Amino acid sequence: MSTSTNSPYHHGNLRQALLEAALVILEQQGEAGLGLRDLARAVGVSPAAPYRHFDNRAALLEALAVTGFQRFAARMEAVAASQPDDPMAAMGKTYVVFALQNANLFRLMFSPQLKKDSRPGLRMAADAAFDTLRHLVGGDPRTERVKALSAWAKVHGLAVLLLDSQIAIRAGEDTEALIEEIISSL
Amino acid sequence: MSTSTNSPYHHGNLRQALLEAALVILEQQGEAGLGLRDLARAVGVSPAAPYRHFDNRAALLEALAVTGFQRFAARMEAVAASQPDDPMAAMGKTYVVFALQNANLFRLMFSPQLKKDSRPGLRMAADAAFDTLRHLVGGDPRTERVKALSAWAKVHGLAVLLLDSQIAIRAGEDTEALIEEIISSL
DNA sequence: CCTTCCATGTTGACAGTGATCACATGAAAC
DNA sequence: GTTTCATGTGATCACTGTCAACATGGAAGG
Repeated sequence: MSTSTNSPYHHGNLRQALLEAALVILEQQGEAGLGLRDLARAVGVSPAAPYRHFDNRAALLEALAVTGFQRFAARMEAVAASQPDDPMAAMGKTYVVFALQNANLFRLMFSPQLKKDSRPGLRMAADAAFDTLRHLVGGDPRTERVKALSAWAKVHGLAVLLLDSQIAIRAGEDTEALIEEIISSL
Repeated sequence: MSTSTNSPYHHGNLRQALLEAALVILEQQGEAGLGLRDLARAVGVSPAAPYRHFDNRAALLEALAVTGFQRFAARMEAVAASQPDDPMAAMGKTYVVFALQNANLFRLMFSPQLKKDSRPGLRMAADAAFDTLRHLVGGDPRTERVKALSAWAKVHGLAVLLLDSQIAIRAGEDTEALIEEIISSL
């Protein structure tokens, strides 16, 4: 019932169905578990069908990463527009929470196997998020960049370390509280 | 001449030769390009030979990551023992420089596909580095952990962002200077 | 209404991968 | 000198991404 909107093409609009199914598999099985054959079977289509919509597996992953950055940027801009008390803390928390909620997608977004310079959409989407951050920091334009990079590094590092379960969460500890505590120690 | 120490086994001590060759391939081609067949051919051995020393490809990667953590911990402890003027800044810079110099190995060390809880050696090696950091921060034991985590997150995030060329380095810009500038803005 | 066309999906195949088996080999223990 | 057993080999399997030739059916044009 999710893809019953229209069927403009031969059998229905694949590509969209592929991307949606791929997102589910990605989150469940991780990037390594996302095979083109499994994906095709999940959508109920022949193993070679995806190649009519994506040049190869890397292109499929790239498209996934682009949608990931779009969702991410949307979340970040929504928080920025909501005029929170402490914008930096609010956006930082949003950053980390998004990473934890969409773990494998987030990992894919920053995966090195994505040639970010090839497809323009990727770097554009990535830079957009950083620009909103830099504007938020404001102040002296000379130190603006360093301050923004510093904040970005701290938040991104926290997200990555939590994602790889590298930060030991003690029994019964509130993860969100720990996140806020670390972020507020700027 | 590197492996001329002894040849205690059948043809020479493989395993060591495999690990050394794997490190080279890893740094040159990335983790995806490290195939068991290429590795076997690089050492001049049959494609199935590595399975006598590693259960599967994941175990091989795991062993590589362990040696990576050992080298990393050694570098960090050496800097800590050298009593630098600003220990935090010195160790932070060492952290980031190691990541940039051993890019693919560093990525592998923090790769999520390594079940860090399975093999004890991995988590032990990883925790060792954090412990030296926590001791360095010192102070109130209640805020000690948060401060250490905060510093770790900032440095690790900087390393990861640089590694994925996510931080735009301007033309003719000194990367090391930028690193020091960001780290010193604690 | 019928024909043509072309994007879309299918079929079958190929090369390359990780992995496993029975078998060969040779250093070391007795 | 014989036996033993870890170590390396060769053949093979299931599986993957990828491709080329073919089938299909909705849409454009008469």
